[in-house]
Amino acid sequence: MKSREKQPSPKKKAKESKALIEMYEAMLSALGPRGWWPADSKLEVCVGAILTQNTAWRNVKRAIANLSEAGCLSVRALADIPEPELARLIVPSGYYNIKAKRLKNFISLVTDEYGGSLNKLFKLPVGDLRNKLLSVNGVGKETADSIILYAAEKPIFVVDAYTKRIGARHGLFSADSEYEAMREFFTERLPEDVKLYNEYHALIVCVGNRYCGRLPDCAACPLGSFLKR
DNA sequence: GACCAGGCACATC
DNA sequence: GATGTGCATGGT
Repeated sequence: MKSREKQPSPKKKAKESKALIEMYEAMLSALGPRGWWPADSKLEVCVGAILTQNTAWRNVKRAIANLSEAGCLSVRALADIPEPELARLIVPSGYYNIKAKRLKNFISLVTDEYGGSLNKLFKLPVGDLRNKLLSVNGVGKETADSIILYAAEKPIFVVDAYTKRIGARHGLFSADSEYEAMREFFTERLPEDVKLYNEYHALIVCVGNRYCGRLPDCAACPLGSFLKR
């Protein structure tokens, strides 16, 4: 046990749990279900998760469209395409050289250890799957968790920059919280449910995109009433 | 012309 | 362990 953070009282935790559900319902009723991940296949989710690293989604869409046109949205095709050519296709998503490497690293895992089958990889228990994904150079916590939740469809809560910003702003945790601490904040206060985790993260990103820091839109944020709880 | 966007690895201290 | 830096495009 390395819990440097002291545990909140059960009463406080219950209150936070209630707040999380209320925030969820506020976002859901304002924005509707997001229907994530915006992709046509599990592989496309994985590719998108890597390409969207520190990158606006609209740019990722262009890169994925290029891959699609080039017939490169299969494990086999991504394994076969030369790295420089792959890099050229994903130019619009930025960091194209490093991301081409990262895609190749991920594909190597799937081909070398799982016979090219994502489904085989996804059969691993969540913890093992997470460790396996994290062992790939270029796949960090957020990318791994996005793949686990949205491609493997296993219950893990995804934390990203918006989650941090919104969570800190609404007093859920401090702005310098670490990834695992934020992830646990949600998982310890919400029922373990793939559908809920899926929608929750998607709604946070949507709120972040639409309202966060954008005046006057910010005033219309469905989470406005939760400020300083 | 800054600043930002659904991160990550690596060097350095 | 904490902090700084490179990676790069396209929208605001």
